Amino acid sequence: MSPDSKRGPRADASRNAARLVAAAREVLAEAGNDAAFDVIARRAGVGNATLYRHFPTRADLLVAVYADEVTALCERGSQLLESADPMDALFAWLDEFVTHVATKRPLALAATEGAAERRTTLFHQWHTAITSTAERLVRRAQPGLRSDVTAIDVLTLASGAALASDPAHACRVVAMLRNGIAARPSPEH
Amino acid sequence: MSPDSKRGPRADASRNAARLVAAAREVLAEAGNDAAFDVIARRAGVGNATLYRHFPTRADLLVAVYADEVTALCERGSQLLESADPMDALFAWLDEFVTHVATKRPLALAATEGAAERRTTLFHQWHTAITSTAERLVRRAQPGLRSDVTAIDVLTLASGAALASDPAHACRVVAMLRNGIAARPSPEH
DNA sequence: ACCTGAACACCGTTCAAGT
DNA sequence: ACCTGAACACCGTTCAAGT
Repeated sequence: MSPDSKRGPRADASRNAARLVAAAREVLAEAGNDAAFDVIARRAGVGNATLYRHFPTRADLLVAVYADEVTALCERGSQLLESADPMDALFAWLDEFVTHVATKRPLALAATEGAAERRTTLFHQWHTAITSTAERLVRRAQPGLRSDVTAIDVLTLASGAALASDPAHACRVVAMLRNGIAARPSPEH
Repeated sequence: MSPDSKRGPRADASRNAARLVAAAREVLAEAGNDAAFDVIARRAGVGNATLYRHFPTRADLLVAVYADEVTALCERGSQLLESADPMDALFAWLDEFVTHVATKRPLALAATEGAAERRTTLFHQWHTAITSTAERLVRRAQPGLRSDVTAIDVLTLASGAALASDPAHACRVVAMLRNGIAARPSPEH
Protein backbone atom coordinates (compact mmCIF):
# COMPACT_ATOMS: atom_id res chain seq x y z
CA MET A 1 0.00 0.00 0.00
CA SER A 2 2.77 2.38 0.80
CA PRO A 3 4.26 4.21 -2.22
CA ASP A 4 7.51 2.26 -2.05
CA SER A 5 6.01 -1.16 -1.51
CA LYS A 6 7.53 -3.14 -4.39
CA ARG A 7 9.86 -0.65 -5.99
CA GLY A 8 11.77 0.50 -2.95
CA PRO A 9 14.21 -2.19 -1.84
CA ARG A 10 15.96 0.45 0.22
CA ALA A 11 14.56 2.86 2.78
CA ASP A 12 16.99 4.82 4.95
CA ALA A 13 19.52 2.04 4.56
CA SER A 14 21.05 3.54 1.46
CA ARG A 15 22.04 6.48 3.61
CA ASN A 16 23.97 4.13 5.83
CA ALA A 17 25.77 2.70 2.83
CA ALA A 18 26.79 6.15 1.68
CA ARG A 19 27.90 7.07 5.18
CA LEU A 20 29.93 3.89 5.40
CA VAL A 21 31.70 4.58 2.13
CA ALA A 22 32.48 8.13 3.18
CA ALA A 23 33.76 7.00 6.55
CA ALA A 24 35.81 4.26 4.93
CA ARG A 25 37.40 6.74 2.57
CA GLU A 26 38.44 8.89 5.52
CA VAL A 27 39.71 6.09 7.68
CA LEU A 28 41.58 4.39 4.86
CA ALA A 29 43.31 7.66 4.07
CA GLU A 30 44.29 8.11 7.69
CA ALA A 31 45.08 4.63 8.94
CA GLY A 32 46.12 2.91 5.75
CA ASN A 33 44.49 0.39 3.49
CA ASP A 34 44.14 -2.28 6.15
CA ALA A 35 42.23 -0.28 8.72
CA ALA A 36 39.96 -2.15 11.09
CA PHE A 37 36.31 -2.59 10.19
CA ASP A 38 35.15 -1.62 13.65
CA VAL A 39 36.79 1.76 13.34
CA ILE A 40 35.09 2.45 10.04
CA ALA A 41 31.68 1.43 11.37
CA ARG A 42 32.06 3.61 14.46
CA ARG A 43 33.15 6.54 12.34
CA ALA A 44 30.06 6.10 10.20
CA GLY A 45 27.90 5.94 13.31
CA VAL A 46 26.48 2.50 12.60
CA GLY A 47 26.88 -0.96 14.05
CA ASN A 48 29.69 -3.11 12.79
CA ALA A 49 27.32 -5.78 11.51
CA THR A 50 25.67 -3.21 9.27
CA LEU A 51 28.98 -2.80 7.54
CA TYR A 52 29.08 -6.51 6.83
CA ARG A 53 25.53 -6.46 5.53
CA HIS A 54 26.39 -3.85 2.93
CA PHE A 55 29.92 -5.00 2.13
CA PRO A 56 30.39 -8.70 2.83
CA THR A 57 34.09 -8.63 2.11
CA ARG A 58 36.82 -6.07 2.41
CA ALA A 59 37.26 -6.03 -1.33
CA ASP A 60 33.66 -4.94 -1.71
CA LEU A 61 34.20 -1.95 0.52
CA LEU A 62 37.33 -0.99 -1.38
CA VAL A 63 35.51 -1.27 -4.67
CA ALA A 64 32.84 1.08 -3.36
CA VAL A 65 35.39 3.55 -2.03
CA TYR A 66 37.32 3.68 -5.28
CA ALA A 67 34.31 3.44 -7.57
CA ASP A 68 34.70 7.01 -8.79
CA GLU A 69 38.34 6.54 -9.61
CA VAL A 70 37.64 3.35 -11.50
CA THR A 71 34.91 4.86 -13.66
CA ALA A 72 37.23 7.78 -14.36
CA LEU A 73 39.93 5.35 -15.43
CA CYS A 74 37.52 3.54 -17.73
CA GLU A 75 36.26 6.79 -19.22
CA ARG A 76 39.82 7.81 -19.84
CA GLY A 77 40.17 4.54 -21.74
CA SER A 78 37.15 5.41 -23.85
CA GLN A 79 38.62 8.80 -24.66
CA LEU A 80 41.87 7.20 -25.71
CA LEU A 81 39.96 4.97 -28.11
CA GLU A 82 39.36 8.11 -30.15
CA SER A 83 43.01 9.14 -30.29
CA ALA A 84 45.19 8.80 -33.36
CA ASP A 85 47.72 6.10 -32.52
CA PRO A 86 46.24 2.86 -31.10
CA MET A 87 49.57 1.75 -29.69
CA ASP A 88 50.17 5.09 -27.97
CA ALA A 89 46.65 4.98 -26.63
CA LEU A 90 47.11 1.54 -25.12
CA PHE A 91 50.30 2.42 -23.34
CA ALA A 92 49.09 5.79 -22.20
CA TRP A 93 46.21 4.01 -20.53
CA LEU A 94 48.49 1.36 -19.07
CA ASP A 95 50.51 4.07 -17.38
CA GLU A 96 47.41 5.34 -15.64
CA PHE A 97 46.32 1.83 -14.84
CA VAL A 98 49.65 1.11 -13.19
CA THR A 99 49.48 4.10 -10.89
CA HIS A 100 45.89 3.18 -10.12
CA VAL A 101 46.83 -0.34 -9.09
CA ALA A 102 49.82 0.80 -7.08
CA THR A 103 47.58 2.73 -4.70
CA LYS A 104 44.99 -0.09 -4.45
CA ARG A 105 47.27 -2.99 -3.72
CA PRO A 106 44.85 -4.96 -1.52
CA LEU A 107 42.20 -4.76 -4.20
CA ALA A 108 44.59 -5.97 -6.87
CA LEU A 109 45.76 -8.78 -4.63
CA ALA A 110 42.18 -9.83 -3.95
CA ALA A 111 41.74 -10.09 -7.70
CA THR A 112 44.59 -12.58 -7.96
CA GLU A 113 44.61 -14.61 -4.77
CA GLY A 114 40.94 -14.40 -3.93
CA ALA A 115 39.23 -17.71 -4.51
CA ALA A 116 36.16 -17.76 -6.70
CA GLU A 117 33.81 -17.97 -3.73
CA ARG A 118 34.81 -14.62 -2.39
CA ARG A 119 34.01 -12.86 -5.64
CA THR A 120 30.80 -10.98 -5.10
CA THR A 121 28.71 -9.01 -7.53
CA LEU A 122 30.27 -5.70 -6.62
CA PHE A 123 33.75 -7.08 -7.00
CA HIS A 124 32.88 -8.64 -10.33
CA GLN A 125 31.55 -5.36 -11.71
CA TRP A 126 34.81 -3.67 -10.88
CA HIS A 127 36.85 -6.44 -12.46
CA THR A 128 34.93 -6.59 -15.72
CA ALA A 129 34.86 -2.81 -16.04
CA ILE A 130 38.64 -2.74 -16.15
CA THR A 131 39.20 -5.81 -18.27
CA SER A 132 36.64 -4.74 -20.84
CA THR A 133 38.32 -1.35 -21.14
CA ALA A 134 41.65 -3.04 -21.63
CA GLU A 135 40.14 -5.39 -24.18
CA ARG A 136 38.84 -2.57 -26.32
CA LEU A 137 42.19 -0.82 -26.30
CA VAL A 138 44.04 -4.02 -27.11
CA ARG A 139 41.63 -4.93 -29.87
CA ARG A 140 42.16 -1.60 -31.58
CA ALA A 141 45.92 -1.96 -31.27
CA GLN A 142 45.82 -5.59 -32.35
CA PRO A 143 47.27 -4.97 -35.86
CA GLY A 144 50.40 -3.64 -34.19
CA LEU A 145 50.58 -6.45 -31.65
CA ARG A 146 51.74 -10.01 -31.82
CA SER A 147 48.72 -12.08 -32.67
CA ASP A 148 48.97 -14.21 -29.54
CA VAL A 149 48.88 -11.31 -27.09
CA THR A 150 45.67 -10.99 -25.12
CA ALA A 151 44.31 -8.24 -22.94
CA ILE A 152 44.75 -10.52 -19.95
CA ASP A 153 48.43 -10.90 -20.75
CA VAL A 154 48.90 -7.15 -20.83
CA LEU A 155 46.96 -6.58 -17.63
CA THR A 156 48.87 -9.33 -15.88
CA LEU A 157 52.22 -7.83 -16.73
CA ALA A 158 51.17 -4.30 -15.91
CA SER A 159 49.47 -5.06 -12.61
CA GLY A 160 52.27 -7.44 -11.70
CA ALA A 161 54.81 -4.71 -12.24
CA ALA A 162 52.72 -2.38 -10.11
CA LEU A 163 52.49 -4.93 -7.32
CA ALA A 164 56.16 -5.78 -7.35
CA SER A 165 57.62 -2.29 -7.19
CA ASP A 166 56.94 1.39 -6.69
CA PRO A 167 54.81 3.26 -9.25
CA ALA A 168 57.71 5.03 -10.94
CA HIS A 169 59.61 1.83 -11.50
CA ALA A 170 56.46 0.08 -12.65
CA CYS A 171 55.91 2.68 -15.36
CA ARG A 172 59.50 2.39 -16.49
CA VAL A 173 59.13 -1.35 -16.71
CA VAL A 174 55.81 -1.21 -18.54
CA ALA A 175 57.52 0.82 -21.23
CA MET A 176 59.77 -2.16 -21.83
CA LEU A 177 56.77 -4.27 -22.66
CA ARG A 178 56.09 -2.26 -25.73
CA ASN A 179 58.73 -4.01 -27.78
CA GLY A 180 57.89 -7.31 -26.14
CA ILE A 181 54.35 -7.43 -27.40
CA ALA A 182 54.75 -5.53 -30.67
CA ALA A 183 54.35 -7.44 -33.92
CA ARG A 184 57.44 -5.80 -35.44
CA PRO A 185 59.44 -4.22 -32.71
CA SER A 186 61.30 -1.08 -33.57
CA PRO A 187 65.00 -1.97 -33.74
CA GLU A 188 66.15 0.57 -31.19
CA HIS A 189 64.47 2.27 -28.23
CA MET B 1 85.51 -23.11 32.27
CA SER B 2 83.19 -25.39 30.37
CA PRO B 3 84.41 -26.44 26.91
CA ASP B 4 81.82 -24.31 25.09
CA SER B 5 82.23 -21.17 27.13
CA LYS B 6 82.98 -18.59 24.42
CA ARG B 7 82.63 -20.54 21.21
CA GLY B 8 79.25 -22.05 21.75
CA PRO B 9 76.53 -19.43 21.29
CA ARG B 10 74.10 -22.31 20.93
CA ALA B 11 73.53 -25.28 23.19
CA ASP B 12 70.40 -27.37 22.69
CA ALA B 13 68.67 -24.35 21.23
CA SER B 14 69.81 -25.11 17.73
CA ARG B 15 67.85 -28.31 17.97
CA ASN B 16 64.74 -26.29 18.67
CA ALA B 17 65.38 -24.16 15.62
CA ALA B 18 65.69 -27.24 13.44
CA ARG B 19 62.58 -28.72 14.95
CA LEU B 20 60.71 -25.49 14.35
CA VAL B 21 61.70 -25.39 10.71
CA ALA B 22 60.69 -29.02 10.22
CA ALA B 23 57.36 -28.46 11.94
CA ALA B 24 56.77 -25.30 9.94
CA ARG B 25 57.42 -27.15 6.71
CA GLU B 26 54.82 -29.73 7.66
CA VAL B 27 52.19 -27.31 8.86
CA LEU B 28 52.63 -24.96 5.93
CA ALA B 29 52.16 -27.87 3.57
CA GLU B 30 49.01 -28.92 5.37
CA ALA B 31 47.32 -25.71 6.38
CA GLY B 32 48.60 -23.31 3.76
CA ASN B 33 51.14 -20.56 3.75
CA ASP B 34 49.40 -18.48 6.39
CA ALA B 35 49.17 -21.09 9.11
CA ALA B 36 49.05 -19.90 12.70
CA PHE B 37 52.29 -19.60 14.64
CA ASP B 38 50.84 -21.31 17.69
CA VAL B 39 50.11 -24.43 15.69
CA ILE B 40 53.67 -24.58 14.39
CA ALA B 41 55.16 -24.13 17.84
CA ARG B 42 52.94 -26.80 19.32
CA ARG B 43 53.83 -29.19 16.52
CA ALA B 44 57.50 -28.58 17.21
CA GLY B 45 56.93 -29.21 20.89
CA VAL B 46 58.19 -25.82 22.04
CA GLY B 47 56.63 -22.70 23.47
CA ASN B 48 55.28 -20.11 21.09
CA ALA B 49 57.65 -17.44 22.33
CA THR B 50 60.57 -19.65 21.38
CA LEU B 51 59.40 -19.46 17.81
CA TYR B 52 59.53 -15.68 17.97
CA ARG B 53 62.99 -15.77 19.49
CA HIS B 54 64.36 -17.71 16.54
CA PHE B 55 62.26 -16.16 13.81
CA PRO B 56 61.14 -12.65 14.69
CA THR B 57 58.95 -12.30 11.63
CA ARG B 58 56.96 -14.66 9.48
CA ALA B 59 59.20 -13.93 6.52
CA ASP B 60 62.18 -15.20 8.52
CA LEU B 61 60.49 -18.51 9.14
CA LEU B 62 59.57 -18.83 5.48
CA VAL B 63 63.13 -18.07 4.44
CA ALA B 64 64.36 -20.83 6.73
CA VAL B 65 61.79 -23.29 5.46
CA TYR B 66 62.59 -22.65 1.82
CA ALA B 67 66.34 -22.21 2.28
CA ASP B 68 67.16 -25.43 0.47
CA GLU B 69 65.02 -24.55 -2.50
CA VAL B 70 66.58 -21.12 -2.74
CA THR B 71 70.15 -22.38 -2.73
CA ALA B 72 69.15 -24.94 -5.35
CA LEU B 73 67.72 -22.15 -7.47
CA CYS B 74 70.91 -20.12 -7.12
CA GLU B 75 73.08 -23.11 -7.94
CA ARG B 76 70.97 -23.71 -11.00
CA GLY B 77 71.77 -20.13 -11.94
CA SER B 78 75.46 -20.81 -11.58
CA GLN B 79 75.20 -23.86 -13.79
CA LEU B 80 73.41 -21.84 -16.45
CA LEU B 81 76.27 -19.35 -16.43
CA GLU B 82 78.33 -22.09 -18.08
CA SER B 83 75.83 -22.77 -20.84
CA ALA B 84 76.31 -21.67 -24.43
CA ASP B 85 73.67 -19.01 -25.04
CA PRO B 86 73.57 -16.23 -22.42
CA MET B 87 70.08 -15.16 -23.44
CA ASP B 88 68.71 -18.69 -23.27
CA ALA B 89 70.38 -19.12 -19.91
CA LEU B 90 68.76 -16.01 -18.49
CA PHE B 91 65.28 -16.98 -19.57
CA ALA B 92 65.65 -20.59 -18.58
CA TRP B 93 66.49 -19.38 -15.11
CA LEU B 94 63.62 -16.89 -15.10
CA ASP B 95 61.21 -19.72 -15.80
CA GLU B 96 62.40 -21.54 -12.71
CA PHE B 97 62.38 -18.33 -10.73
CA VAL B 98 58.77 -17.67 -11.67
CA THR B 99 57.56 -21.06 -10.49
CA HIS B 100 59.60 -20.58 -7.33
CA VAL B 101 57.95 -17.25 -6.57
CA ALA B 102 54.48 -18.52 -7.39
CA THR B 103 54.64 -21.03 -4.56
CA LYS B 104 56.13 -18.54 -2.09
CA ARG B 105 53.75 -15.67 -2.55
CA PRO B 106 53.88 -14.35 1.02
CA LEU B 107 57.63 -14.24 0.89
CA ALA B 108 57.63 -12.35 -2.39
CA LEU B 109 55.04 -9.96 -1.04
CA ALA B 110 57.11 -9.34 2.05
CA ALA B 111 59.96 -8.39 -0.25
CA THR B 112 57.86 -5.68 -1.89
CA GLU B 113 55.51 -4.34 0.75
CA GLY B 114 57.64 -4.95 3.81
CA ALA B 115 59.01 -1.74 5.19
CA ALA B 116 62.74 -1.45 5.75
CA GLU B 117 62.41 -2.02 9.49
CA ARG B 118 61.06 -5.49 9.10
CA ARG B 119 64.00 -6.64 7.00
CA THR B 120 66.13 -8.84 9.18
CA THR B 121 69.45 -10.46 8.49
CA LEU B 122 67.94 -13.76 7.45
CA PHE B 123 65.56 -12.06 5.09
CA HIS B 124 68.34 -9.97 3.61
CA GLN B 125 70.49 -13.00 2.91
CA TRP B 126 67.68 -14.57 0.96
CA HIS B 127 67.06 -11.41 -1.01
CA THR B 128 70.66 -10.79 -2.01
CA ALA B 129 71.21 -14.44 -2.90
CA ILE B 130 68.53 -14.20 -5.55
CA THR B 131 69.35 -10.75 -6.85
CA SER B 132 73.05 -11.50 -7.16
CA THR B 133 72.27 -14.63 -9.15
CA ALA B 134 70.04 -12.62 -11.45
CA GLU B 135 72.69 -9.94 -11.79
CA ARG B 136 75.31 -12.39 -12.96
CA LEU B 137 72.97 -13.86 -15.54
CA VAL B 138 71.92 -10.43 -16.76
CA ARG B 139 75.51 -9.20 -16.91
CA ARG B 140 76.53 -12.08 -19.13
CA ALA B 141 73.53 -11.50 -21.38
CA GLN B 142 74.07 -7.75 -21.39
CA PRO B 143 75.45 -7.58 -24.98
CA GLY B 144 72.13 -8.96 -26.17
CA LEU B 145 70.07 -6.67 -23.96
CA ARG B 146 69.05 -3.08 -24.18
CA SER B 147 71.69 -1.13 -22.33
CA ASP B 148 69.22 0.39 -19.87
CA VAL B 149 67.85 -2.92 -18.64
CA THR B 150 68.87 -3.86 -15.12
CA ALA B 151 68.58 -7.08 -13.17
CA ILE B 152 66.06 -5.39 -10.92
CA ASP B 153 63.88 -4.58 -13.91
CA VAL B 154 63.89 -8.19 -15.00
CA LEU B 155 63.18 -9.51 -11.53
CA THR B 156 60.39 -7.01 -11.06
CA LEU B 157 58.62 -8.06 -14.21
CA ALA B 158 59.11 -11.75 -13.60
CA SER B 159 58.04 -11.77 -9.96
CA GLY B 160 55.21 -9.40 -10.77
CA ALA B 161 53.91 -11.79 -13.39
CA ALA B 162 54.19 -14.62 -10.91
CA LEU B 163 52.27 -12.69 -8.27
CA ALA B 164 49.52 -11.58 -10.63
CA SER B 165 48.62 -14.92 -12.17
CA ASP B 166 49.07 -18.65 -12.06
CA PRO B 167 52.51 -20.16 -12.79
CA ALA B 168 51.67 -21.36 -16.30
CA HIS B 169 50.41 -17.97 -17.37
CA ALA B 170 53.35 -16.27 -15.72
CA CYS B 171 55.80 -18.33 -17.76
CA ARG B 172 53.93 -17.57 -20.94
CA VAL B 173 54.05 -13.89 -20.14
CA VAL B 174 57.72 -13.91 -19.21
CA ALA B 175 58.47 -15.26 -22.66
CA MET B 176 57.00 -12.07 -24.06
CA LEU B 177 59.57 -10.06 -22.21
CA ARG B 178 62.32 -11.50 -24.29
CA ASN B 179 61.67 -9.19 -27.21
CA GLY B 180 60.91 -6.34 -24.86
CA ILE B 181 64.34 -6.24 -23.31
CA ALA B 182 66.42 -7.43 -26.25
CA ALA B 183 68.79 -4.98 -27.92
CA ARG B 184 67.64 -6.01 -31.40
CA PRO B 185 64.47 -7.96 -31.12
CA SER B 186 63.93 -10.66 -33.68
CA PRO B 187 61.29 -9.41 -36.12
CA GLU B 188 58.90 -12.30 -35.60
CA HIS B 189 58.31 -14.72 -32.72
C1' DA C 1 71.06 -18.03 28.90
C1' DC C 2 67.09 -20.18 27.35
C1' DC C 3 62.54 -21.72 27.57
C1' DT C 4 57.58 -21.89 29.05
C1' DG C 5 52.76 -20.92 28.65
C1' DA C 6 49.59 -17.87 30.37
C1' DA C 7 47.92 -13.19 29.55
C1' DC C 8 46.93 -9.29 26.72
C1' DA C 9 45.24 -6.81 22.84
C1' DC C 10 43.15 -6.77 18.57
C1' DC C 11 40.19 -7.89 14.88
C1' DG C 12 36.99 -10.43 11.87
C1' DT C 13 32.56 -12.63 12.17
C1' DT C 14 28.18 -14.03 14.02
C1' DC C 15 23.81 -13.81 16.45
C1' DA C 16 20.08 -12.96 19.65
C1' DA C 17 17.55 -9.06 20.76
C1' DG C 18 15.60 -4.72 19.66
C1' DT C 19 12.70 -1.19 16.48
C1' DA D 1 13.09 -5.44 7.01
C1' DC D 2 16.85 -3.33 9.10
C1' DC D 3 19.88 -2.26 12.68
C1' DT D 4 22.44 -2.79 17.17
C1' DG D 5 26.25 -4.06 20.00
C1' DA D 6 27.61 -7.66 22.74
C1' DA D 7 29.78 -12.19 22.34
C1' DC D 8 32.75 -15.51 20.25
C1' DA D 9 36.84 -17.28 18.20
C1' DC D 10 41.27 -16.63 16.61
C1' DC D 11 45.87 -15.03 16.29
C1' DG D 12 50.04 -12.20 16.90
C1' DT D 13 52.86 -10.50 20.61
C1' DT D 14 54.65 -9.86 25.18
C1' DC D 15 56.17 -10.92 29.82
C1' DA D 16 56.75 -12.66 34.44
C1' DA D 17 58.14 -16.88 36.18
C1' DG D 18 60.63 -21.05 35.87
C1' DT D 19 65.19 -24.14 34.90
